[in-house]
Amino acid sequence: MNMRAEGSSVQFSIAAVERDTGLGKDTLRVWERRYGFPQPQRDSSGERIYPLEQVEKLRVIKRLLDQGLRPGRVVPLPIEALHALSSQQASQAQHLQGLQAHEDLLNYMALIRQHELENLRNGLSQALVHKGLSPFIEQVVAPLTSMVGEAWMRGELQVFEEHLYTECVSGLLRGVLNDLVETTRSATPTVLLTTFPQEAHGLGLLMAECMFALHGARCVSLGTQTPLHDIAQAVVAHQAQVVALSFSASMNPKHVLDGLVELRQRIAPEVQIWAGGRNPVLQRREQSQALVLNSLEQIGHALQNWRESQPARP
Amino acid sequence: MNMRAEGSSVQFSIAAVERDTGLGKDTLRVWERRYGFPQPQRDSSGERIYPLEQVEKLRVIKRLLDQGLRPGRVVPLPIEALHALSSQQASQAQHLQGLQAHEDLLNYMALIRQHELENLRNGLSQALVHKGLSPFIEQVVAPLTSMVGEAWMRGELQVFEEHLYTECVSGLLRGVLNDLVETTRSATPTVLLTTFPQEAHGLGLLMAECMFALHGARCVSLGTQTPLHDIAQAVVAHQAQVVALSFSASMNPKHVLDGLVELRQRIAPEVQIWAGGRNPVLQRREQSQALVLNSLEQIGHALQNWRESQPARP
DNA sequence: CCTTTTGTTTTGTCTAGGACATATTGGACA
DNA sequence: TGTCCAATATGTCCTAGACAAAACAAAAGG
Repeated sequence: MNMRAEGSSVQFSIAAVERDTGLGKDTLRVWERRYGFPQPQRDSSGERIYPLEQVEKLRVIKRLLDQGLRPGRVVPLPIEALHALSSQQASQAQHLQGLQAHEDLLNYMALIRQHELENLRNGLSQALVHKGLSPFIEQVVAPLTSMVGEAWMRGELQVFEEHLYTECVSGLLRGVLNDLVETTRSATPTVLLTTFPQEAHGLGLLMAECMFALHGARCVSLGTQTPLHDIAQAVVAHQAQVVALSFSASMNPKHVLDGLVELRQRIAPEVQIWAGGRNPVLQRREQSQALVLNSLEQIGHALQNWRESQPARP
Repeated sequence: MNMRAEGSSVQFSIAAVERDTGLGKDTLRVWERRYGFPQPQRDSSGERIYPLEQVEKLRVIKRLLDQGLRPGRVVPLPIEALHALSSQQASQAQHLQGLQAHEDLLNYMALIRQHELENLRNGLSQALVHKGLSPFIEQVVAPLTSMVGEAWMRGELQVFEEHLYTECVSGLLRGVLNDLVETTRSATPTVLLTTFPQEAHGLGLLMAECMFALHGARCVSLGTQTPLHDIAQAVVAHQAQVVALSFSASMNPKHVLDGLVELRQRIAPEVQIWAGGRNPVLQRREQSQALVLNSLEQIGHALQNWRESQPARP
């Protein structure tokens, strides 16, 4: 209730910690019981007070969990061990995808790191007109977004730097989409694009919308975080034949699966659900509610398949 | 854990209800204890199962609460009484602001209601080039956004229709901003724009960014939902002199106030916090952490005041 | 009559410790 | 090597009580 951020050493209520770390209140309490961390002080009425250092340690832990480590192996560790783990994970990740990172991508990364907003925007804008939309997205935006995500995971990039990048690219893509959409008024299929309520990342959606528009689909985007109930209503209202959803790695796997099942039940069976994004859960075999598109290139093929499977219209 | 949406009658777990209604799990449980509603069934392991009708009633209740009604007077009521209350509130709201609603605004509303995405976009786009950016925002986008919000409150507009409108206008404004920003590279002050983590509405922010840019400020937007920790870091990184925040009516008042206090503590005292948006909490007198801007026009004045108050640079 | 102060009720959030369904892990076995 | 099963790990849900802050109502004062 109270802010508990007064006095010399900054302190946080459990609600503030939930907001700042993304870890649920229940989780924070049960970790305290099981692993002995965090170990907040208490205020006069017995409520938890987290000192700043513990909150920061929780942030590091959250990052490691998002990389696939397990709480039991991570939460009880001292802060130095966590940092060691971070750099260990970092080298692994670099090994995986560092090779094909072209020079210009690294250039953009440097601009992001140095907060050179204007230069970043100009550079990307030039790349866009130079390469054309489709190659720009596939060769620049998509890999760059992955790099930004990975760098954030490694703790090399702050959240606000990621936000800055997102905002910059969103502006560019939105600008192009405005012109693109004109041409697809009566195209088929009608594709409804959005994300689930827990998913705030909209960049993947925007890239997908560009690809859909380029391949001659009629795009109706609802932006991010649409309640399932309203996705279902929008499908009916716009007579959409396809619902395209984007899932970033940060989204809770259970929420993804539960949401897909629920959505599948709420919309007509002939309406297809296409899912994309870096969320690991999409790779599971049990996942049969949605057609999983693992890359932006697949959007074109999926559209082609869809068109071929449709009976000819009179 | 389980979806609980199987079988003929659609049913929801408490987590799904939280997601669909925005009401916290704790709140749902305590309402059940105090008011006798909702009254979910239980599954084999004792967990709550909410039938669809109760979820829909909860949605109606949530809308009424957002209009300022109190839970004790609303939650125990039968569904018919709630609908009566809704229309009652509707007539009051119309009386308040329905007068100056120009004909073209009502036209746009009709297009939204009929899901005429393309016509809406074209109409707005024409209004933009016809009027110019500043009048377009002040006379069209701002009042239209208010109308959409009010219509949603009254239950006349679905969430997805609001999303569609938001997405449409966002695209337009983003396109204009791309060109605008070029001219303000070394302008002052540097304004950092974003919203708190619980605030998903970005349209107000976008309008504000346009106004800031028009009045010759250097805008750095982080988009929506930036953690406080990262807002503070971004202020330092970009040497921002002003942080501009947007708060819609849907955001929890406590979160707004707590967040403002916390942010104030985390950034240098000479950095100003400017807050705008329709959230009622901004009108309170105790609110001294931030400078409250009640309309978009005030942005110009605020910038002028800021510039006059700055000592001349060498 | 309007404003401030004080007392009362309402309301959301927090706490405790227990329970359980679902993932994940590691070993046994084919 | 791959598949199946048991053991463990983990997040979410449960109950019921408590309390601080907000909202309201009533009384006092100008």
